[in-house]
Amino acid sequence: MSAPSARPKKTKHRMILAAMDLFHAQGVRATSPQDVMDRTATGKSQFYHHFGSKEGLVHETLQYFYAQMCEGQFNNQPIRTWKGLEAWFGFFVTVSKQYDCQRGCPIGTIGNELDPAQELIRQDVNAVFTKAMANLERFFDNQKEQKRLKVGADPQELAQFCFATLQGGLLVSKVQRHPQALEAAVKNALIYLKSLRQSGGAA
Amino acid sequence: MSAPSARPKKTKHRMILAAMDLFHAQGVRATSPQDVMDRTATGKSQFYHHFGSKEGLVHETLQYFYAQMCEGQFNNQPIRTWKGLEAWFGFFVTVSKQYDCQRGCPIGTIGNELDPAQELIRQDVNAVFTKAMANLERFFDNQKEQKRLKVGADPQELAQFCFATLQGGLLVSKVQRHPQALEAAVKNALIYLKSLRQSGGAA
DNA sequence: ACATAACTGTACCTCCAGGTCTATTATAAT
DNA sequence: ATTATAATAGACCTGGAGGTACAGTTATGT
Repeated sequence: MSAPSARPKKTKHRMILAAMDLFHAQGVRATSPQDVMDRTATGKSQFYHHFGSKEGLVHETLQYFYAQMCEGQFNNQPIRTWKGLEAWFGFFVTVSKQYDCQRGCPIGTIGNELDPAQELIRQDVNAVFTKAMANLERFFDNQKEQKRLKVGADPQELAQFCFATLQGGLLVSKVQRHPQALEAAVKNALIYLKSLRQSGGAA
Repeated sequence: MSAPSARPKKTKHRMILAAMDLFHAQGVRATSPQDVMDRTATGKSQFYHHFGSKEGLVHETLQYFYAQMCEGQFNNQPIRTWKGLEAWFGFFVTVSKQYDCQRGCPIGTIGNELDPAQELIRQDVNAVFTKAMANLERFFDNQKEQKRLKVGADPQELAQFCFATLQGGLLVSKVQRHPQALEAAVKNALIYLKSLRQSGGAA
């Protein structure tokens, strides 16, 4: 087979980026293929050539997001310190404010729109969520290995707790158009998590 | 003016209940007026007579939900004890499981679908959220008055923290089709909250 | 009983989402 | 240059979402 040329890939890429932003701003169901075409000055033929269907677009968009996370994008950098954990939360608070609290999590937004018929998309969203939580879990695991976390603390549970609090905070802030709830949620989550630290430990 | 008859009110009520369930299951945008008519064996004329538009249906549905909360429905009973707080969380975990983790919060689902153009609906959702958080806040306030809460604890922040954790937990569970994350989020939130108790206090 | 307002049935309309089809043009390896 | 394949253009189609119009049918107060 012939190697794909550079230009078309770029077009497809532009369409994915446009879709990501539209999904983030107004959700999946409110976004039509036409919206994506308009934003990218493309037509039906490109769209259906590249994605095959609207579901295909959603799928590829989520896969792209996942791939980017694997390269450390979208705040998926390894967390090494408690300060790093604070910064991890802080990133999302900052982004939420940048959008004037009019948007939530781009992936969470998609996840919330799921209905039981969309099993494939659900799995894509799940992969992204799992990736994010795995990053958190690794941090807590490391801390535990170094005896810097209380013995009873379960790294996986803590990761789920962090992520849930973040997602919920983003949603409430969006509904309130105000960052207060997100900030309160993050602040208290961090107080709790830090209370699980052990002073002892290696190095 | 003449008093409205009972039957039509019942019809309207049935339509609102159907809409609530459909919104919960598949979201607002995925639910058409036709879906509601099919579920209630009604027609366009009733629908547009009672609601005027689809937005009107969403609005009235949220208002109905709010009114029901004011009467203590939908788990909006006053919380009086720490056991009561546990039960408050527990209710949502139970419901989530009843739906086999295929649904999130009925109101949160609507909130997440909002885009900047839907200011009216946003306010309706906000009212429900605020109501729920006010209930939590009152509990923490009471505890504080009775010196059963640490001095530094801010009842409003704690209410926001609780609610965000719940919303996020429901979302993650829905995406994972598994209650684990919700349970972990609730469990850790409760550990934290109980750590803020003071043994002292009146009666 | 009768005027009036509330309710209901049914037909119709417009628009756009989502998607197919055929044809044409770049590209890229040989 | 040739040929396969990938990319683009754009006309066309179908169904359903959302809504209107209007006529008919109950209920209600007096």
